[in-house]
Amino acid sequence: MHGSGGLLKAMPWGLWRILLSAGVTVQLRSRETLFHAGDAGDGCYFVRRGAVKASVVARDGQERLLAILGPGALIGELALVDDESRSATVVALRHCRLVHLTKASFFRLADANPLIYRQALRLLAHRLRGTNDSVVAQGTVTVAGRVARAFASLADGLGEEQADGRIVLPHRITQTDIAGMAGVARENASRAINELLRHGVIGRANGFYVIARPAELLDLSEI
Amino acid sequence: MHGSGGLLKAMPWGLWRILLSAGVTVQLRSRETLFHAGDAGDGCYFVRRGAVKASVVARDGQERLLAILGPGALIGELALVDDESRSATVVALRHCRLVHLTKASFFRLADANPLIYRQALRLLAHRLRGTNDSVVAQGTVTVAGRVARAFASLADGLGEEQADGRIVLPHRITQTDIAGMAGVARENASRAINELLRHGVIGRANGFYVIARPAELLDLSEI
DNA sequence: TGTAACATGTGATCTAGGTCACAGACAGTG
DNA sequence: CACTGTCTGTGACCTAGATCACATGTTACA
Repeated sequence: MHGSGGLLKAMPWGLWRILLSAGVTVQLRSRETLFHAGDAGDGCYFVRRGAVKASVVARDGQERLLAILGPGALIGELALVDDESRSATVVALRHCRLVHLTKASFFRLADANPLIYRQALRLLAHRLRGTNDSVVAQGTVTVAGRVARAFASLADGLGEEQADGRIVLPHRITQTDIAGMAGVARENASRAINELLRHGVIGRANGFYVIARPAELLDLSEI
Repeated sequence: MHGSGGLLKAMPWGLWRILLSAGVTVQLRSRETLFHAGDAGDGCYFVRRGAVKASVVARDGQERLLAILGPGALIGELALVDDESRSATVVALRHCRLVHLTKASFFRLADANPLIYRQALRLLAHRLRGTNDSVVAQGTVTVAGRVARAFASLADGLGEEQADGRIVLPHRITQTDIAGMAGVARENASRAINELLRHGVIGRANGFYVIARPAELLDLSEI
């Protein structure tokens, strides 16, 4: 299983700082939308504080949640790189502080420093592995497994690892969110989540989900 | 809908030649496998002649076909870019001639010519859009739609457009292949394919499938 | 502090599509 | 050729999971 976010931890601090300092800060109130799927997009965003969700809605109105992303995540890189429109809608889940980097500055920086290109390639490759896995899982894995995957991916995108190895998801996440990520009816997500809670693979701590046994979770989300 | 291959048509001829000339030719007999998912991989391949299929098998043994790729396609870029193992198994469908480019030469060339980096980013972005669509389709779209998508993606990967706008898929493709791409039982793929044939959206010409009305096909594969 | 809007739990159906079981077509090889 | 193996079509099931229909909690804001 491969996650979709959090890779920036692997980004050399120097690069990271260069990129950030070339960008401009943007604030978002809770529920405010950063952009819609289909918008023309210039540039990408880094999440500094807060959390956002990226989703796509299908023709029939069903919302498919691609990810919930926390600090350190990069959003909107696709439109940065090709010239097509934004592929997903991004909405703030609470007050957020982002840094916006225009396409022009990105390429200016990257041309001067090919390491940035390499890093970007890495990031996209990582994502691609993640979605490839999803495609396989979608057709193969049962509801319970897909729900487990959803939690794994949340852990990857916005989890905070504690000293004891547990991972807390520092954000209120609803069953509807999970269902949207797993591509599953809310009611059935409910049953699967309770199963996980009952087995103690995950737990709750003052409203937040906690992955109590990450390894086991991964195992349940079998590919 | 976004395809997964064929983007190289957009690659400036100069770059294309540089990459090819730095690589070494590899021949593959029909059914020979280029690499397995999980292998450590160094470098990537360009398809010059022939056709290959990229697939993943799930834990339960089900084979999920990711794509059938023809001349011009690039394979194995993921392992090139991050350092992880190959994410899919690639097998020749018939006699193939490929060009192999090592990781070292790729980066040497790209560092000297950042346009290559840009092109690679484009390619990955394009793929990512494709798989994102797939994820959404998987949960949303019906069997008929997914089969239509499979054909669309085949057209994208190895289709040859005729003067009259029809697209021929110059390769013997079995129902099992289609089923594997659509993530659908073979029997039901059969029913859906016949539906498409009956409606004349696709047809057959001496054993090859032909997309007779590409636009309509795209429409059926609704997202 | 009441109430409207959302979030959750859980049964009872309903159904798309997977699985099974064949029979006919076709292709490649001895 | 014949014959073996793979491909294809089609009917008859059978299940995982969507949908429906509620009861019950929780939150938020007026």
